[in-house]
Amino acid sequence: MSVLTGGKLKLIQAALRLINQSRSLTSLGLRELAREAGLNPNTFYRHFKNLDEFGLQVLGYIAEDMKSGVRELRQMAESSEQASHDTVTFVYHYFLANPAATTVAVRELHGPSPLLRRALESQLDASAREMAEDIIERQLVSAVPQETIHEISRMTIRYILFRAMDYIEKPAQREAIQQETERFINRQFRGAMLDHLSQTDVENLAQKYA
Amino acid sequence: MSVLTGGKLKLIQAALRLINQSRSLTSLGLRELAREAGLNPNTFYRHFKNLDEFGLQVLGYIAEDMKSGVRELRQMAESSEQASHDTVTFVYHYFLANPAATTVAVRELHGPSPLLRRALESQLDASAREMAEDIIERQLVSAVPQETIHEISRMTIRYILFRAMDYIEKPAQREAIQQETERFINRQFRGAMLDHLSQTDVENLAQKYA
DNA sequence: CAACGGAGTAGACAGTTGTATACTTTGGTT
DNA sequence: AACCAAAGTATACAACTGTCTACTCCGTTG
Repeated sequence: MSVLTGGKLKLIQAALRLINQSRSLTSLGLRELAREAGLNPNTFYRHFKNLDEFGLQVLGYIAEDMKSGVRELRQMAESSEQASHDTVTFVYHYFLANPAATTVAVRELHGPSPLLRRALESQLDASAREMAEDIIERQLVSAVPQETIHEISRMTIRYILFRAMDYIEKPAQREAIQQETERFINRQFRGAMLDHLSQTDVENLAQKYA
Repeated sequence: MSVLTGGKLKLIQAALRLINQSRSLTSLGLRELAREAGLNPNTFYRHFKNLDEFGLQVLGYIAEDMKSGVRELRQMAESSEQASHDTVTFVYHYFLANPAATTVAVRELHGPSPLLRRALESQLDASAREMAEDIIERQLVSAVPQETIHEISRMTIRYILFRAMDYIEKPAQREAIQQETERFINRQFRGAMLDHLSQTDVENLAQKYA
């Protein structure tokens, strides 16, 4: 990505500011943007062809920022449960520190613009792939096939994003949301370990260890 | 809910039609609505005080429709896996048959209007509660505490809604999405049966039955 | 039959939007 | 110092928006 000149950056940051005040990226107007950025409306055209292109660039800006955050996530962890706890803690803190970016992602993932949707989807899948490869590499849940780890990673990423809005908006529930998310992940992996058993097998098992 | 007179119904249906063509409820304009409904813009004011109230009424209309659909869901099922399969099949078919309602729900659940968000949340929680009580009543997964069943139900409802958009839009992936959702549910419940075990216990178990 | 109120219409208002054209300012290169 | 492209500005336009007031129509009730 090229260096952002003053006006371009100002416009993108104005968008993030407006989105934070409960707006959606696709609903932002060109003049509104320029007003918030303290620029002349037509300056917009110097940097972007239209609002669609603008949306994509905002997404790119966010993605780059998020990438650099996720890099720090490659820490050591003794066990898979430890890893899930650390990862969940980190990710939610990242969301909390970047509410606007998070809001954009959640809103536009199912928003009206197919263009932005596709872009976001592929970014989420990339994150999920990274997460899965990390889990596989560190052999955190060796009892589960790799394809299943990928699937659970995809589900988890989406679930966390889903909960991120509540996490940001409801401070009193943050701890509860985090613990709930950890249970979600652990149950998925534990359940996956039993994928090859029949239902009656699992029931017997549950009774035996009750 | 009172009987809908001609114009009111026309406006609500116009909204659903517009939303189906990739729009969001909160972004609809009063004149746009009236145009689509074939009415004079001012007729809107005969039925609604403003656009916020309109949104709420659309939500109510959808909720009522959805309720009557979910009622049919109370069928017999031999096992929990059977039940999850039946439920998932039914719910996705319902979404497919009501794409506009589904789109509204997904978009506004994280949309810019706090009012609509709260309303939708409580509707989803009501559905989750119903699902959980059904599972408990029919003793489908007796090895899991009731509170956990409620938690998993809430997660499942949200997850399904999350996937509903893809289900609607990508016919080729429908079977895959449905199977993936079933795996999601079964893993949650199976994993929850092992909630009280330590991680090493689970690992030993997995090795023993590998 | 008359009166009434709900439903729908007509026209007008100020304000906003995206866009086009034409202009000025700025910073860097030769 | 001269030049040039990039960045930013000014003005104007048609189209659209939400809302107001004033009107007509029509079925119900008295």
